[in-house]
Amino acid sequence: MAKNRVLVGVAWPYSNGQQHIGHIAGAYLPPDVFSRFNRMRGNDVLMVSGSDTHGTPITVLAQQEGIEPDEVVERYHPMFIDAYMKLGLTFDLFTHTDTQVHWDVTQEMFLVHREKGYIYADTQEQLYDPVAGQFLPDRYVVGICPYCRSHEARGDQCDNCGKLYNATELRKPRSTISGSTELEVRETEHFFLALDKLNADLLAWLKDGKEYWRPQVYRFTLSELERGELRGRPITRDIDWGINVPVEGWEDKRIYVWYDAVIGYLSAVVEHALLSGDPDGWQTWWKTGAGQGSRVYNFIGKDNIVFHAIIWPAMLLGRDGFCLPYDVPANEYLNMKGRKFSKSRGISISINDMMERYQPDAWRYALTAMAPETSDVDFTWDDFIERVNNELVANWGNLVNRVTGFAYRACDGMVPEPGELEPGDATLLAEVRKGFMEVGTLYEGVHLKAALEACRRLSQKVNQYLNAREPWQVIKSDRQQAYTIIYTALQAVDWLKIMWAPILPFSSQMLHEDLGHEGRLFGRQYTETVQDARGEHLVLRYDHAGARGEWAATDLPAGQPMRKPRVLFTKLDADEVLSRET
RNA sequence: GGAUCGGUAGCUCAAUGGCAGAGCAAGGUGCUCAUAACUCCUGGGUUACAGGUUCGAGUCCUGUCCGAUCCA
Repeated sequence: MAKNRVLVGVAWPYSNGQQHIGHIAGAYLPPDVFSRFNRMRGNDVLMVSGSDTHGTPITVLAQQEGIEPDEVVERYHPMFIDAYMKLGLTFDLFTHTDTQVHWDVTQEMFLVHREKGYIYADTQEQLYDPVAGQFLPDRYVVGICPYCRSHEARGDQCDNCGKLYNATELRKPRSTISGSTELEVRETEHFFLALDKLNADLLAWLKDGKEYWRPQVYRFTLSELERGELRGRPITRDIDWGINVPVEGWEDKRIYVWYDAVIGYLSAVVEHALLSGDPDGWQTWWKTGAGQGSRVYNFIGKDNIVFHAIIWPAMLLGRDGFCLPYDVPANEYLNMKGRKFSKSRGISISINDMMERYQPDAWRYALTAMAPETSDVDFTWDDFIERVNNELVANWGNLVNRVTGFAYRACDGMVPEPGELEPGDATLLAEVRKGFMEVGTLYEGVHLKAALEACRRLSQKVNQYLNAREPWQVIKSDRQQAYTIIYTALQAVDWLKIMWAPILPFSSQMLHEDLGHEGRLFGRQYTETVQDARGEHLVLRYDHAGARGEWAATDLPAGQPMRKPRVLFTKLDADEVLSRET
């Protein structure tokens, strides 16, 4: 089968708070499942992301706590990495945006866009705080929402009704810096990205065979572009935290976070190339041309569609010769009690906390099964317990347990030598073998929930097979035939281990070992501290070398010594979980 | 206010315009290798609502209601 290069870009999380399971289910776990599948399938994979260190969410929090923005970043960035490590998210590189590489790549892109005429300067009205002596972008101003009249509405968006507006529309605006209500409206000059110039090209690109995109992403993007009303968007701000504008006379302004954050997909690949000792290696992933380029996927939440399906592709078009997204599999939201997870409302389940309490594979299973692929999903602890106990443990965990346990006891701790296969044995193996094609197609199309269901159906087939063939009866009268049945079941489980592995990497590895195989299905995650001109930063990396997992129906060697089977998944005590978590 | 997505069994979700399905939950059966797990059977539906197109609509069209995101 043809080998592809697959570049997996994951949404860049704001480094201003812990992530909750809604983030993970929506945009962080799916790309890992997808990447692990692609690696086993033999594709070259690069999965990148990092903490978004800029933007007013971070500076405002820093100011409230009386610390520097980089201290806020340093608090949460390592927590992201810690959680990803424990959950097994195999980022080839998880970095952040306050690195020299990211500054360089961003400023270079800015200059190219400007030279090509896609960036222009213009003035706009902004609130100005004379007491603090500065402009008040975004969250630096609060007031009464012009729409719903709720108090403490932020400058760019109302938390209560969700409406967006200009800060100049706020009633009774107040500076969050000085507390002053004596604000002025002043004109200020900013750079704008000329999206209008790229509208037609974007539409042509989208209409050139992107029907395989998820309907909500495709239709939404299509309707935005067909309207043909894209306008210039400001990409600089009057703040002092962020990437400098590389233009003389603009020293007191910074590049706005949304322009630089998406460039992370490029700069992270550049950084990965540098860390790998191959400075030009990034071009293989990003540049179009013979022998170059990759399928670029962007895994995001639905609120990010416009940035990843319109603005970022526009920025790439504005540079020529770069790969545009191949797919943007945006998810909807995982909610709790019908409301968005929200730290400020006290509705949140921190992924860092969860990694201390439940098995990573239990979360990976449950969050994949509940993934909000087509609509918002309400998370409940009852559902979580049911998914883990009644599906993961009962269907797959118990199957593994009954097969490996029985085999280990009945066959002197080794994989038995099968005799002649009977039709029922061959049928089961043929069905499970077909799974590599069926489940593989689903993973490849990012239908992860369907892939999980397909795995579960195949596991059930093996349970049915065992009930029908009853090796525990047969062994009393015909040892050779019992061995054939046991071998058949072991072989099926050995293949299913591979199909489950993208979702359940930790337990598939355990089973791999218990069946007597050597080596690791996947590579190794590790952290590293990187030094550059802007200081040092912690990164999460992944080393694929030594990974032996292969998306293929390889033979289970008869006579292979097994290890004493372990229980793969812990059954949850419903009362205990509910009393602790609710 | 506009655009887009969603509304299907108690719950979570499937169904190129062609006999409304699966998993879980519920009730029953068989089995005892297995984490009281597994297997089989059964019940369970006005496909949000009202119209329309069609031989035939969960699916296409119009309108309404509800939820969600983006944009103004």
